[in-house]
Amino acid sequence: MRSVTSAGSPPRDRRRRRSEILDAAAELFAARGFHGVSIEEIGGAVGTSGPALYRHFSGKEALLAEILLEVSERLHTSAARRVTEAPDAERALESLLTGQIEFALGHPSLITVHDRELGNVPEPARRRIRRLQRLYLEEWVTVLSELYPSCPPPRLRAATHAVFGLLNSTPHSAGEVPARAMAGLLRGMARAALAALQDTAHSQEES
Amino acid sequence: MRSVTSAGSPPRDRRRRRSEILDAAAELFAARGFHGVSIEEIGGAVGTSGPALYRHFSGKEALLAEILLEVSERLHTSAARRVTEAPDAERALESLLTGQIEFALGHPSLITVHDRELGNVPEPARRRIRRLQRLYLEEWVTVLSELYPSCPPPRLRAATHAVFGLLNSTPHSAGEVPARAMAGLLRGMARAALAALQDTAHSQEES
DNA sequence: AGAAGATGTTAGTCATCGTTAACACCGGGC
DNA sequence: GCCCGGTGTTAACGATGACTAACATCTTCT
Repeated sequence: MRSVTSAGSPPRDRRRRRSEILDAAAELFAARGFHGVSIEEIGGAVGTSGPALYRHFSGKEALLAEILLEVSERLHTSAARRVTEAPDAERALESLLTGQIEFALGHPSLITVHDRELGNVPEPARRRIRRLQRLYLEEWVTVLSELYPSCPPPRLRAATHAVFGLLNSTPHSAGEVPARAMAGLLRGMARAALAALQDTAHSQEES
Repeated sequence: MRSVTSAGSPPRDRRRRRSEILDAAAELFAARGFHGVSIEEIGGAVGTSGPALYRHFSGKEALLAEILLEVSERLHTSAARRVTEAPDAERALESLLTGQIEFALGHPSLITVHDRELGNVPEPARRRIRRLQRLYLEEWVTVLSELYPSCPPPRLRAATHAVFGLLNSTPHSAGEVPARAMAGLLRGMARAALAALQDTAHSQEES
């Protein structure tokens, strides 16, 4: 029987342990890839040894799936909130940038895992993650299509991916520049890159 | 005994087979990661089965090492040539952008492998690859520091990584936009992002 | 106190994989 | 015509790793 919560969420200790495991796993996956990390190592990273993890997760793939689901959910709901709360498209874009930059600077290994390891997630969860990623992208595209109405959506999607690539470069330039300065740099570059959508909107032909 | 070339390079058939294998391996590594691909699969991708690859490479890690070495060498020598041949820094940057964009659009899987799998390369080759990557980066930083002399080098390095992230987003937005338009889009965004280095050079404090 | 459940341990299993061994074919130079 | 280097085959081996089983411990509720 449940003790204090009659039918609610599991006790706090269990939740903490779970997220501790997830954090350690994410770090290791980011460093050496999903298949490059063993269950034994993940266990070791949280002080237990190997198969203890099966008390908390059904398997290695479930670990990865939960990491990616959590990340893409968090990104999407945060973006949706930011967009609806912003008074106009300009401010919405500013807020989206802030959110993505904070996340990229604060959790570089989650960023890394997020766009590297989707291929290793088994099929039921894969679709949900893909969907959330698409929704996140569409938040950006919606805002951008309001700011740059002359730009066709496929172009906006490609541009958004490019901005993600720019912002998510943080794992590569780790510690070259203090975090606050890095945030300002990334924001400035991203804004400028997006502003270029206006000028180049029709220049599809080059020599 | 060698037949036609007394001491030169190996016969053309052998070279072709080698690069055929390397191409297939790169494609597979990009799709599922180094540890996610078996020797048997790589063999299957080139019509042979499994251990035949050992006639051409000393092992799986050697495959990866050669892929990364080739890519980083190609990027670096191409960049060095472009910089020395350019009449001024402005033109040099333009040429560097062209080279990186061509490569990112033409070989997305090599781009993917290049910045994901360095950690799986064994130590002797790893250092050489790192060195080439650093040299490639420094070509950019040298040019940029001439164009933006007020910007400190660490900031330029971070900005360059950001531009790489932007340009290397091609694997994510595959086929959303025709290649020529994509090239123009990426060039415009990258140029604008770099131009922002002038304005934001001193704005390190934000609310 | 004692039963129950949660959480950990170690030992074992089964599959997969990188690598090697032993053998077959094949084409060109004596 | 025969040998030989190059290239492929299949079979085996050894290691690793995900996962399960069986057992221990500790907390907690009655």
